[in-house]
Amino acid sequence: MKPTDTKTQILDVAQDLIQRLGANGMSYKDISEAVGIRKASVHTHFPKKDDLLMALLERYSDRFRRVVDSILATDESPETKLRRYCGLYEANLSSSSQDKACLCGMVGAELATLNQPLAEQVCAFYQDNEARLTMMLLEGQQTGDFRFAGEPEALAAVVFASLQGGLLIARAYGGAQKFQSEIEQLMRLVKN
Amino acid sequence: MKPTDTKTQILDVAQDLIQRLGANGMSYKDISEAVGIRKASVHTHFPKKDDLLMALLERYSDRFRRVVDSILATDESPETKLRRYCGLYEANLSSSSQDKACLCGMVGAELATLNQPLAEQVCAFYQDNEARLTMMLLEGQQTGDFRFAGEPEALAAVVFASLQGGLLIARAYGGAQKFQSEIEQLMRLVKN
DNA sequence: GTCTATAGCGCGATAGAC
DNA sequence: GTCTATCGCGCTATAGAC
Repeated sequence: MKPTDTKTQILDVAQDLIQRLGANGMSYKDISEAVGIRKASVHTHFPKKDDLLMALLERYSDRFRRVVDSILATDESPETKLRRYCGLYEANLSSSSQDKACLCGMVGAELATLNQPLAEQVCAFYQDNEARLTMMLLEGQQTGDFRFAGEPEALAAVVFASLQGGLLIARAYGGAQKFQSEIEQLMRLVKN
Repeated sequence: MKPTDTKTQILDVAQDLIQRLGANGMSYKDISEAVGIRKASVHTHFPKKDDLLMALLERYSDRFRRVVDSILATDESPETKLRRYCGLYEANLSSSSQDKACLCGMVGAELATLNQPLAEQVCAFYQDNEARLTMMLLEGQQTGDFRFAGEPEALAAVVFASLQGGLLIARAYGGAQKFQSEIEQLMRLVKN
């Protein structure tokens, strides 16, 4: 296990804070204390808060896209793929993660307080994920594993909104258990 | 049209700001400028920010509950009732509302930065609305207007999460049009 | 109930020593 | 790359005149 460099530690801590408190609820002070360095040192790595946010959103989107694509590339059943996709969100509610939302779901709520490049990143994440969900649903429809009313794109939008909204709501009450039952219900809807 | 008193103006302006920017993205300065009085005068009506937030959440929850109950009390079809419920959220995206989220959806994202009584209010709003959605779905199931897999409670949670999440996402891209097509997809899912 | 004025704090950000 | 020190600003909140 090689030691994590400071820049990565900052990103890790900042992401955790934003997923729990929001970008407007997190400060350089919070980061510095969690990492164990001084505020000024955080500015060395990310001069402006917008620099930090952009780096975070890019890292998060890239990682997420890679994981999702690896799920899509397997030869597992459409249902298993969809379940594994949903599991990416569910992981944020596990006991060790302390009720986090999706980074882009959280920042999306604060969208009107962000500059344009950041807003575009969030927007791209949404479109990206809806497109990949559409592919999953379409594949399942073609194999006959899924059967549902309406177009795959429209259902993908509903599923994506359910996952993002469900995470935010499950943090308030119900937790991981409620979120899991929501995923089960989504699976029922997709299989008709 | 009798003139609105200052306290009500403050609540109206603050609610609008929070639905667009979040509770952490709004300040007493923003309110005072929008109302046309000084910051100190806002503190006269709501000494602490938590006082203002609590008053806002209570007013919002009460109004919302009243409207929903009036929808439930009509003798319209289950589908019409559900559509009118969804319309309450859709109204936030109309051209005159400038892309607002649900007040409780927005504040729910910032839940971890709030004190406990406020968090409980948000939580109660969620439970309240899921319960009423459950009633709508159950009624439709009994009349035969709705046909869906799973329990009404589980589907209600999915519908509620879709609406809350869908609002946040539609603000980022797609707008009212995308949200409307999401509602249509929800209706298809509910009718089987 | 509104105002001016200000306290007190935390924020993002920068300068400059080591 | 980290530190100390500090700047300037915006925030919540309060005191006291009108």
